[in-house]
Amino acid sequence: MKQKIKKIIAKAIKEIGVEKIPEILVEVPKNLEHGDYSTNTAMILKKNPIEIAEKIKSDLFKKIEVKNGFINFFVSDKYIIENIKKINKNFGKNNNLKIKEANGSERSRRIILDYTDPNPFKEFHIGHLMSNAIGESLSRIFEFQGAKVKRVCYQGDVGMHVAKAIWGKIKNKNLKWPEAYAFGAKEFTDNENSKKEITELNKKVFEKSDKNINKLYDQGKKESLKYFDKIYKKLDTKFDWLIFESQVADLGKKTVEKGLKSKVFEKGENSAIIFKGEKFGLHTRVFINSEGIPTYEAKDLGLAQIKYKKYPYDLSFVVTGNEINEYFKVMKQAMQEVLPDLANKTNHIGHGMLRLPEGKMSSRTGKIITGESLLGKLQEMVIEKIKDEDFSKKEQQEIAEAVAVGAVRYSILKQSIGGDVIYDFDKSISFDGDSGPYLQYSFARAKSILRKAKQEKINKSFAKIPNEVSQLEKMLCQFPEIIEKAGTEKEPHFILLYLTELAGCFNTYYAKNKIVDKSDEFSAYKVALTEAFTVVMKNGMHLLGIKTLEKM
RNA sequence: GCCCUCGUAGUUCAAUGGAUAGAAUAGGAUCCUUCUAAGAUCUAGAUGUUGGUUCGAUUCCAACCGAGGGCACCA
Repeated sequence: MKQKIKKIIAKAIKEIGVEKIPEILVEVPKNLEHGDYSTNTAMILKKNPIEIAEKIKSDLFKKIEVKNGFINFFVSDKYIIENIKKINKNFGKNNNLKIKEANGSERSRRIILDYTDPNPFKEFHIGHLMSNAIGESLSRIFEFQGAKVKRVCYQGDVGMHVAKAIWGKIKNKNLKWPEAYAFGAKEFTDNENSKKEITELNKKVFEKSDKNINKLYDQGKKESLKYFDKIYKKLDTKFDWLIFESQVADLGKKTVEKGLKSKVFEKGENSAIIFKGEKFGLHTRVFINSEGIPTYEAKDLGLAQIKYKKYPYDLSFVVTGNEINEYFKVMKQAMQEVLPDLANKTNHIGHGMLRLPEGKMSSRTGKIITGESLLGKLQEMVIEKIKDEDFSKKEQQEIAEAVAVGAVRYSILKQSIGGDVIYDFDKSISFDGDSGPYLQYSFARAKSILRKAKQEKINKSFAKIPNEVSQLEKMLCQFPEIIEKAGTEKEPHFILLYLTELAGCFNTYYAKNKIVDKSDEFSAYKVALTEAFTVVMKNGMHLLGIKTLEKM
């Protein structure tokens, strides 16, 4: 639609004698009185907007208006209805992420995303829920736009945190793994002697030189992964590959050693191998420490290559907390020097922290909310709310799970990526207003109406159409444009805000109109409109990772 | 000290350089014998400070004030 209008405007300004056509901006005005679409082209060209408007002749519009220098377009109802008729399960999909090959054939862009990334031996906390919500949503948005997406979860199964956990477990067998980690981490900072022991242990873990430690290690990793799997299932995320730090460490180390010869890296204090970021306006980081163990930096260089070997991607996204934004710049710059092809394809998406109003959480001090306990508590709240309804135990469980996950995902995705999310537990379980359950409720309501229509044998039809379309029809038509915007900006919150507004629109429509009504000649049309609403909601909610429910 | 990010209603968030800065919450007032009230309708309140660029600035630039993150062997 926007594209069509742009072409029409381009033609008109050519006709008034402008030779250099600028980039034409068409927007959906915030104020309804300013039309369905609007352009500021006349102001940019410093031309008389009336002159341009007069050249525009198209039956797409029922009215074109000039106001304050803007040209406002009012789309004809007929055209809107034509669009509504086209809404099906593919509505909103596009081919923006297809690539034209030199021989003219077309293929999907290969995109690999890396997100969630919890560390075995540690807790899966709500920060991981955040990374998961963002990564999963972006994955789905890319897929919707024609890309072939692979999902990766990169996990730290070596490094100091493992040593801390194993050390804690050795000192106290009764501790659970995350507790053992917290204990070890505390001792590491508080006690010089413990620090020494843990550092020793870290080397043994890395070299796999001690049988007993290996056994403990295997046991801990297995238990952790089992625990994570349960959560992924709930979150409806299926990773194509789990990649571990232990798999990428060697390759990373080799890459750095190679780079040392070509002078990308250099020897620093205590013979650590470092990258001087200052040459690029960044800071210095250690890639191989004085013990000869590759750090996170070196491992990331290995990881990029392993990913590419598994899947020769066109684009790679790494979703992590924004506290490593600066780190990532340095690492990427080093990659630019030793693996330029991969560096050019690599992007970092740093999200904010999930904070609790009362303060920062940390798995080191044990002051955290785990992903499991948060989802569990939300589920209990939902069950309490629906226990009197006529649902089977199984249905109850499904609803509770979908609503709980939806509520969390919504509160994460409702703002732009990058800023901290203040997670107010009480608000997120209130389910009022802007919330995941609001979307799910609106959808379930519409579904319920469609069931009633079926019972009363009112089939959808566009044979009889009301004289004037409402805001609901107009909003439904905007879905494809919202997808494009969310896709190019890589911001799921555009979809979320749109769906919230759309649901509100439907709820208003629902309040004002009786949809299933045998005595109403427009009932079949209203049923068709309700169905179109459910299709758009379902497509949109899928992109946010929020499940739709037939009943709730 | 240096680098990065961010300051918008009481609170939590929106706003490709555009029109009267939007929502949601919290407060007040309505609406269930009628398709799910987890809903709808009405009602008040904000761009940290000072300059600059522009026809036009919440948005771009500079300075200041304030918050968060990062800066060599953690991830």
